[in-house]
Amino acid sequence: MQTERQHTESMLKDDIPLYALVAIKGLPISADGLFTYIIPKELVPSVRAGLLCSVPFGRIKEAQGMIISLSEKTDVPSDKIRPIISLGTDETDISSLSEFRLSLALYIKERYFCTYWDAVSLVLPFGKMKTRKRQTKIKDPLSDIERHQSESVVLNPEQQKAYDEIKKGFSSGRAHLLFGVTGSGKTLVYIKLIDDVLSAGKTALLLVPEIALTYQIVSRLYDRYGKSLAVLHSALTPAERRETFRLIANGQKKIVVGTRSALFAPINDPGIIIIDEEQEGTYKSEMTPKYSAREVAAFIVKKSNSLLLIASATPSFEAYRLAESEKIGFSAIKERYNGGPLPKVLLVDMHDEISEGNSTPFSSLLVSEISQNLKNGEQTVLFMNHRGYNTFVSCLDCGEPVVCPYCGVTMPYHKKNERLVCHYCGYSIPVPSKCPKCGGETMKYSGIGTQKAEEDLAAIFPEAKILRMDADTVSEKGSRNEILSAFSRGECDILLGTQMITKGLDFPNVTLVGVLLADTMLFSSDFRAFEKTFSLMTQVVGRAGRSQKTGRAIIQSFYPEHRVFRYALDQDYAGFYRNETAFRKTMLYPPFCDICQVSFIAPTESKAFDAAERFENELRNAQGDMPLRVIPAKATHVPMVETKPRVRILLKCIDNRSQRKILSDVYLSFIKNPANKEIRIDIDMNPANIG
DNA sequence: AGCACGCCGACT
DNA sequence: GTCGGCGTGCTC
Repeated sequence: MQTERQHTESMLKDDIPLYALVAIKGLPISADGLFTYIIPKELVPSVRAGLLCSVPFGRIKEAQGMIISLSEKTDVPSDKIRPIISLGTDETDISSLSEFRLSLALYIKERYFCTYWDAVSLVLPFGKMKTRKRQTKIKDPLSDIERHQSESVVLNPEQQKAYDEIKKGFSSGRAHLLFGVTGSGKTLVYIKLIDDVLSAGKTALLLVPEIALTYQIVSRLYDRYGKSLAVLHSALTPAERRETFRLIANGQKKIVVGTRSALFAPINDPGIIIIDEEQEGTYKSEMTPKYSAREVAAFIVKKSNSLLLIASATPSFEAYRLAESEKIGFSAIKERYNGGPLPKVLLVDMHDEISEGNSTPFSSLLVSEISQNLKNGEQTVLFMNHRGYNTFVSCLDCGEPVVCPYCGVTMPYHKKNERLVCHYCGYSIPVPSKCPKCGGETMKYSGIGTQKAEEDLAAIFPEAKILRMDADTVSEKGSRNEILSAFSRGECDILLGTQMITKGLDFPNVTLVGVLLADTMLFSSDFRAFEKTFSLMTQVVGRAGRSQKTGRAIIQSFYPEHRVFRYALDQDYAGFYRNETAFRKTMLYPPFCDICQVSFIAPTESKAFDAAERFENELRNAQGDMPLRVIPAKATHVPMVETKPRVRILLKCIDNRSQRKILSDVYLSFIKNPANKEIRIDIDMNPANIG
């Protein structure tokens, strides 16, 4: 009886058609959606959500797709529904998605204004599938690194307290902020936590903001974990990446260190995700899908009941506010690991230098402190924001600077090849002998970059050994590590560089740090300009005095009275946070709302402004409370994209499901409107940089 | 009439 | 995105 009934039921079941909702590869967002296909009887036993498939699509005979879900019924008229042609195989097909990865893709699709396929290809466990190239010999990325005896990890009482607090969050699915001053030994806390995760048989993921920072942290972790450590970043060749992914997937690699995209490595059973320097803008992708690694990590951790640890000496205001309101856990390390004080910070007013006839980028105080360091055999780190020789070249007659024809930004002068180079798109030209605008015959070179600063420095200190580290000197693979290891071996007195020297460097003999011109970011149109400057100052200052010797830092500015520098002087994060968030609250800025940047690229600037206006109107006409406020259209900081003008509006909003839905609907109808055919529109929720 | 080109719209 | 359908307008 029983068996007969079951039998009947299964007979019936065989006759119920099974449908698949499929995401199709290569569709623009205007045509994106899930398409219903019927699954042929013979494929029913092997079908599941997360499998790749090939399907007929329009006039395309075989399009690639991914099965997002299965259903026994559908609203689509049956005359439209066609059958799936074939399925990817499950176990053997390395690019099918697990239920978890599928949910991750859907999370990304829902949040970041992209197509299903954009989201799916981001989370494919082996990355975007490319036609397989001839197998090249794969070099182990760790093979350059010498393995030493692992240091013994002894936490001081503050670290121990933080560690104890953090590990309570294991398996909670929640996030925890570790606020630790520069040099507080956050890495030691990470190591203890990773040890715990490993002994529980789970895996650990550590995200760092950029490749430059992997070297120092990887060499420490390699000493401890050896071959079970994996390194992932965008500089790996596809073959290296694939091989690393394979080792992670089969469990040979238990700790993954990497940049943002390492989040999508095929990690089994994560126990912890650590995001170091969590405030860094590099955790937000600038490519579609424009995801936030912090948000995605929070999702992964929640889904897998693991722990997200975000850490910084200058947390993002968003993170600090969540911690203050106890929405996430919080621990602080206020003392440096070695017990030494934070560097003494001195501010120099560069107006005084100019009035004293000093036209170099080095104040007399900085010069005398550097001499002192040279005498003592101690090392100096100097930071400046611009690479190149001069930051721009302009016409003496009409005053027009030479700008990139593609991007519209000024083109810095590079002495090495005597060319002007666009730092955005790389376009370069010989220095024009006549002004391209008015034909004037005298070109004026202004603004100091690292190349010129290096020259000036060598003139002041002919005996000093100077290394320059910027995108130009580290362009060859490995030269970055050569510079750092030469500096670390003491073969050089002064390390002069851009942003890349500000984070993570840990050299005990560095006792002096100088910021040549701290103002460069301060007055940009980015509402985070002060926050970013404070963070940068704190990081740079933190490079000094990391061992027994006390460090000092000199910040040169034309605005030494500015509150950012006053708080930086005292290394007072909490004070700065309170001061700055009071303003943010009044004016309604994050962390009290979200900011969505919508940009419009059009054949002319007026068409771009016009498009922005129409978009804003459509948004206001839409039902619901979106947006809260609109900041009017303006040309972006980089005014053109491939010669076409770009304009943006900012929406103050709440990044929740309902507001995203309104935004997404208006976005889609805007794209589909034939009147907007010439317009390229782009949505970035909480962009790292506001143009 | 015959064809090139560009625009439009459908795609399950 | 990709493709065919179909209009316009040019040429033989």
